[in-house]
This record gives sequence, structure tokens and C-alpha cells, in this order.
Amino acid sequence: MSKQPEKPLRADARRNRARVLEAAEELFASDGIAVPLDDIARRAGVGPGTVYRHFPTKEALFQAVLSERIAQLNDEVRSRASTDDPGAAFFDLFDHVVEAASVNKGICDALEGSGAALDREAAHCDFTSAFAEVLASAQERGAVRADIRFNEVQSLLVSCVAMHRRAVEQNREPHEVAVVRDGLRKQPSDVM
Amino acid sequence: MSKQPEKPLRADARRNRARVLEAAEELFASDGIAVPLDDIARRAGVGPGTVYRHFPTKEALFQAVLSERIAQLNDEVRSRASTDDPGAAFFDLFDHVVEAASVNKGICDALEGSGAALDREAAHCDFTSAFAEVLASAQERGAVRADIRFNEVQSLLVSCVAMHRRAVEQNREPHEVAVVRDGLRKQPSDVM
DNA sequence: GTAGAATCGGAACGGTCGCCCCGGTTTTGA
DNA sequence: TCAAAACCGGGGCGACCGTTCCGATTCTAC
Repeated sequence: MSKQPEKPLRADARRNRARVLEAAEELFASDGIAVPLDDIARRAGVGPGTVYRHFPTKEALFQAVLSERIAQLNDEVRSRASTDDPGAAFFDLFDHVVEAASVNKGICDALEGSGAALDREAAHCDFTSAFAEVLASAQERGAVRADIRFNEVQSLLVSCVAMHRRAVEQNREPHEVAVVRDGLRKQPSDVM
Repeated sequence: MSKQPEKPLRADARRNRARVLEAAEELFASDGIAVPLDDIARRAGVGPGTVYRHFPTKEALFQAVLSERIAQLNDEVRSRASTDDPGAAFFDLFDHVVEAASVNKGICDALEGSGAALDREAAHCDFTSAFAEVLASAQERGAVRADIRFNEVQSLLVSCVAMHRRAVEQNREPHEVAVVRDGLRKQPSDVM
């Protein structure tokens, strides 16, 4: 992977790049991907041209911000994944990811866009593989119903993020997420 | 409510209005609310100006199409609501609404927009009240968990519509919806 | 300090889309 | 059949937004 051979940026360029990333992080998180790029530039105290010097496209900037956030989530997932109770670990992870993602409108937008933006994410691959392992263990122990695959759990996760966000917006507890969690448990009708 | 005192439309106007509605129905259903109004006009064989003669705004046209579809759903709900097994009726309704809504991208868009567009819908009120009655009966009989309110069921319904749509797009069975359905059943931990 | 390169910033471009205007056409009623 | 009223249609306006361009500015190396 050729990464480092790029000559170092000028001091002001490095500073501006960091400012743009910071502004984008805040605005994508609060307003989602629909925020105009000019707003990000203004918030960063630079011109739109400067943003485009560092990121070829608005989408690329969004991806960069997302990668950072998902790498964080990835670390959190890995640190919670190791335990002797895979069932508890799975539901703990589930709740944590839902809560963490639902406060970030940018992540919600990315998830709702059928995850196409997330699929080409290396960090995301780590994240999903760690989560998938926990799911498999939990299913082996009989803590999670066996008739469901990981991509279906992902889909439920996305929906729970959206529902959690709506519940918080309406100042109420996200009981819907509890419903999904209970539905994921081993069901009486489950065939062993 | 003053509705009829409007003088009757000219023959060509009535014909064009119907064509616009039909074209809008098809395009909203397949492409969602994002379809350009010019496309609808072209499909209807009229100019954009004609569309605006009949509907003050694109949003109004969308609402009109939606109202019609929701009135249909309303009838279906009412016809399925009366039975001596409220539990079965509830889950039957749930599945039916999910399937009916998920094939219509326009409805999906309306639902994902936090339902603000749907709230000012008289037909929608009928629809929700019929559904709410079935839910209450099912909860009384112990077929549905008691610790959940109707607006939370609505939220789950919206999510199921989205998940069902994704599943169909990916050519697989919507197992996620089954998970939600099982989660809505009376749980072992439920307090009587 | 100075030349030269890297970078900046914001005006401007191009495309999209909702919406309006108005000259021309069709329908209606007598 | 014909005049008046209703209606049509599509060109065009204005707003928004992602992106580009280029003269002005700032930094770096010597």
C-alpha cells in the first residue's frame, strides 16, 4: 500500500485540513450528509476551494469522516467482544452500537443509503467481522435464535438506529429496540 | 366541509387531471418522491404548467396520491380487523401493511420522513385508529406484549417496511420482519 | 530578505429542479 | 357557428449546490 511517499504538507495546509475535518465531523454529525459544503468551509474558516484541495469530492470528505468514526466503533466492539458470556456480549454490543450510531445523523444517513457507502470501508470490514464472530458464538450457546444470518442482524441494527433516533427526538424511551432484542432471543418455536 | 360547490371542470381539464394523477401514482410508487415533476408531466402527456394548474405544489400532488393509496389500505385494514381472534388479526394486519407499503417507494419515503407528511391525513387517522383498536384487543387477550404503545408499534411497522423492501431488493426472505413479530409476542419476562 | 512554489479564497460555472407566465389552443353555451 | 371563457404547454426564472478556476496570498528554502 503506497501511502507515506507523499511529500509533507505545508504547515498552513495541514492546519486547514484538520480544521476542515473537524468542521465536517460536527456538521455531518448534526445535520447529516445534506449539509452544504459551503457551510463546512465557512465553519472551518476557509473557502470552498480549500476543501476541494484536500478532498476531491464532498463524498470523499464524508467517507473520511465516517472512516474515523467507524474505526472508533471498531475498537469499542473489539474491546467488548471478548467475554465468557457471548450472549450478554452480543446484546451489549447491539445496544452500544445502536446508541452510538443514533446520535450521529451522518452515520444514520450512511446506513439508510443501503450501506453502499460503507461497503468499501476497510474499517467497516473489521467491525462487521468482529460483530459476526460474537453473533456466531451467541447462537452456538443458544442465546440468539439460530435461524438468522449476520446480514439480517445488520439490517435490524440499522432499523434500531433509526427507531432509537426517533424515540430520542420524541423524548421517550426506545421500547421498540427492546422488542427487536427480545425477538432476537431464542424463541420457543426455535428448532434445535 | 365545503367541497362540492366548485364548478365542474372542463372535459379536457378533467381528463388531464386524471392523467396526471395516474402518472404520478406510477412514478411515485417506483421512483419515490425524488422523481422530477417534469417527468410526471411528460408521462402524463402534458406540460409542467398543467400539473401546477391542478395541484398547487409538488408536495400537494404527492399528498393526493398518498391519500388515495392510504384510503385503500384503510379499507383493507377495516375488513381484516373484525375477527374473534384479535391476536391473529393483529399479526395478519401487521404483515399485510408491511408488504403493501414496501412495494411502494413513495410510501416508504413518506414513512421515513418521520411521517410528518402523513400526520395531516384524515384517511390516515382512520387507518391508525382501526389498527390501534386491534392492537388493544390483542394486548387484552395476551397475544401481544403489554408494555408497548401504539406509536411504538407504528415505529416498528415503518422499520419493517424498510427492511422488507431491502430484503426483496436483495432477493431474500425478510427474516427480520419475523424477528420483530416474535418480539411483539408476549414475552416470558412479561408482567401480567 | 527574496524568489518561487504551494496554497488560499471566493467568484463564477453548470446542472438540476420547483414553479410561473403568457401566447396560443380547445371547449362551452347559445 | 362563433365569441368568450377556460385551459394548455413549454420556455424561462430563480434558488440551490457541487465543483472549478485563477489572481492574490502565504509559506519555505536558500
